[in-house]
Amino acid sequence: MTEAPPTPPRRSDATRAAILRAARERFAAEGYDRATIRAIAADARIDPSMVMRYYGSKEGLFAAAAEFDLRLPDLTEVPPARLGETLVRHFLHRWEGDETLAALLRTASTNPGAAERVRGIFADQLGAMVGRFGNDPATTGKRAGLVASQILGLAFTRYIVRLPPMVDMTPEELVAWVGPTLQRYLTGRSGD
Amino acid sequence: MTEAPPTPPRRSDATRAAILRAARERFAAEGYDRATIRAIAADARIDPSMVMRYYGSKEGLFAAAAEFDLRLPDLTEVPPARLGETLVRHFLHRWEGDETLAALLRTASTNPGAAERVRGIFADQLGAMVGRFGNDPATTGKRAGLVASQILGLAFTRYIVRLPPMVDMTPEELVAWVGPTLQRYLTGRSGD
DNA sequence: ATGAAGTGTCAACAACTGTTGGCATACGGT
DNA sequence: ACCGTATGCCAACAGTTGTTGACACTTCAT
Repeated sequence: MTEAPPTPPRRSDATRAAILRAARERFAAEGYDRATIRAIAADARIDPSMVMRYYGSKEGLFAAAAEFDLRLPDLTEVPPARLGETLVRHFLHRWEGDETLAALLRTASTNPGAAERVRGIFADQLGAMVGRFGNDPATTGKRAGLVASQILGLAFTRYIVRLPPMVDMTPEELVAWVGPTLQRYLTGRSGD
Repeated sequence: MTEAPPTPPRRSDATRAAILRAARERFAAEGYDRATIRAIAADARIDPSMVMRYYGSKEGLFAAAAEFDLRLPDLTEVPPARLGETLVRHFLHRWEGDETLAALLRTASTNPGAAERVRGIFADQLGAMVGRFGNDPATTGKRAGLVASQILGLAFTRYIVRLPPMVDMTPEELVAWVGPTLQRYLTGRSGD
């Protein structure tokens, strides 16, 4: 798996990476439209034309920068009653350190392609996870959607809109409040 | 209160209203950046320069178009155990018919001013409502924030990202699932 | 009828955008 | 040492954007 690469690392790889890093920051902070190629190139200390050469277009750059994996943990070892709690903790930890999702959310608000990508991420990755539990298959889609609604609402209020109470609460407070919600969406029944 | 206006209605009022209607539609559908003044003016069948004359600037137009009131109902008559259910029903009904909030959410993702406005709406209007119940005042801010996180997550997944399960669920299904969540955020305790 | 204010159109501006092609330099295998 | 290729910068393009000012027509009180 991890053999020596057949082609030696090129000198431009560093530039490529610098562009990608700057792009993620700008996209996360300003969204797709306001993040200009010129600003990204300036952050990466290279010429705007290099961005085009390496990523083809702004859309290509965004596609490369918005690669995002929820990295859902293996939940088969978790006691079924603690699934919600575990999920919230995972998401909070996953997002505090990676601004890719903020970029994706900011852009998904106005860019159909990014919205499609968010749909894919949460339908596929979350849907697959929910389906792994023995729920009625007819409800797994809805359960995944509901989990996504609370998770994305958490992300939206805490990282995008920055609603003060949601920003100030500690991760453990959020786990204590939001965990039971996800738990009910995952294993509970409609109507409580 | 509702006397005859001291100044008779001007002829331009119709134009003003047409601009505002077109602006709300465009802002809701495309967000602040992608909604151009030229497109809005074309929708309203007037010249772009009229927009400037009547609203000063694009920001001024947005400020006028993004006026939004949650119109929270009087909840003092509602049985305390049905608060969550009532709230979800109200929000769904409030949003299906008014695209202003979609415009606000789309724009809040990238525009600091719009984000500030969303913060104000949900902190003030929701906070005031939550505070009206006899909870520990120390928790009212957090409770309002949590309610906002689930409500905005619902709006974000159903109206912005259009996550299929969230779009397909009927209002009553959503009430049955999300209602208990709000109920717990409002009157329950952390940790369930 | 007259003049001022209201209402609208047209053309243009300056700034900024993504994108392109040409040209210089540095690298790496021969 | 040589040459093709990789890497980088510069200048410019065509299109779009918010915004402005000049000019024409209408309304309406005097």
